[in-house]
Amino acid sequence: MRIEAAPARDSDDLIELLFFAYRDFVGDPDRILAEYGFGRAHHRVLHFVDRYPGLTIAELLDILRITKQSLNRVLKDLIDQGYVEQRTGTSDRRQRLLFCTPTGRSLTADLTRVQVRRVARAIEEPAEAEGRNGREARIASAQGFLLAMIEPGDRPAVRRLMARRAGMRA
Amino acid sequence: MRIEAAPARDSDDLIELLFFAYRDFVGDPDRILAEYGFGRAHHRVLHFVDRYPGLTIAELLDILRITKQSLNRVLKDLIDQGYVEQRTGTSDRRQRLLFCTPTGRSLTADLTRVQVRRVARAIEEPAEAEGRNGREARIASAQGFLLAMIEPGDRPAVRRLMARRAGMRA
DNA sequence: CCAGATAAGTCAGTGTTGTTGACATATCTC
DNA sequence: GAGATATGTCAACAACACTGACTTATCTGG
Repeated sequence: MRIEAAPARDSDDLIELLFFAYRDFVGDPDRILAEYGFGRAHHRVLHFVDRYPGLTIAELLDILRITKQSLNRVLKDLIDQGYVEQRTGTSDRRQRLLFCTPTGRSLTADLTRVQVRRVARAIEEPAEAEGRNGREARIASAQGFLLAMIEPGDRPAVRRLMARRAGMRA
Repeated sequence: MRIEAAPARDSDDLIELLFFAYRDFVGDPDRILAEYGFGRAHHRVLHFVDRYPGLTIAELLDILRITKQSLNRVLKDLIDQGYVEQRTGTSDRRQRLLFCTPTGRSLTADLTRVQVRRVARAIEEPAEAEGRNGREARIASAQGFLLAMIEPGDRPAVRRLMARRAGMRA
């Protein structure tokens, strides 16, 4: 696969592979979403609300990096059709805490399933040029690379967010 | 021995990290593109035409997975504004071979620069949990993971495409 | 307690990028 | 020369992002 050790060259290849990987990665759930009349924007909301129940609007906006108006359009769809519900915040009653309904969790599970399948396969595969590293090492590598791709200033927020899950279902 | 629970969890994290990584990965060039009145679609065309000079319309459509009409809109912008040029195919005169003009190469280089910076940094960083693997191993890991994320049936096409570069500039 | 900040919702308009469907033209292949 | 193929184009439409302006409810500090 790799021909030369020029850093820019390796990065070029990674840039291109990231494009192809992401293209196929979002392609899977797209087919399911189409059956429901939803799009990728709906998927992203479902994913984060499902994974981090009680997320506020502001937090979701910060994660997705879209405007309030853009979020509201898809969020409204999901709420009106019973996939997501809002509860008034307890400590701050201005906040709207977001939760998936059972229907929403079920749809999200379907979407997650196809993506997990692809990712799990990518981890499980031999990966030819990869020497004697084990499965665990491959997971750590992939996570390390992707995390390092995130804007350094944003990494603490991502870590903090993902750490929430540790405390969840004990 | 259920091979279900734990891997799904790791995959879940990878799915989320891929979202964040891609979000920031495309965010860099977006800022530059905005100065030219271009969008991501223009970037993708520039990238592939720059990297694989002489690409045909059909090949580009297959890479980008969009319709001819979608491609044409952005391609027309790039041609009209002198970033890309078309030459009639030599063996098959129906084909239009695409090439970047010097201006196009220059813009693409600017776009590539910011993405290379991010990727190179991601490779260069310590990556804490990653044990004693070297830089070379991290590159191989990342490439292996991303390639394995691509739809298996499409991998040969991707390999074939990327192999073109090997023969290019010596 | 009230003034100002903050969280969220909404209306209206716009732009990019994707889609379908229909059709035109040039060129190749048999 | 007939039919397939590569490309280009017109028109309509949808998803999803944006800006800007404004409202409502609620919190917080002086």
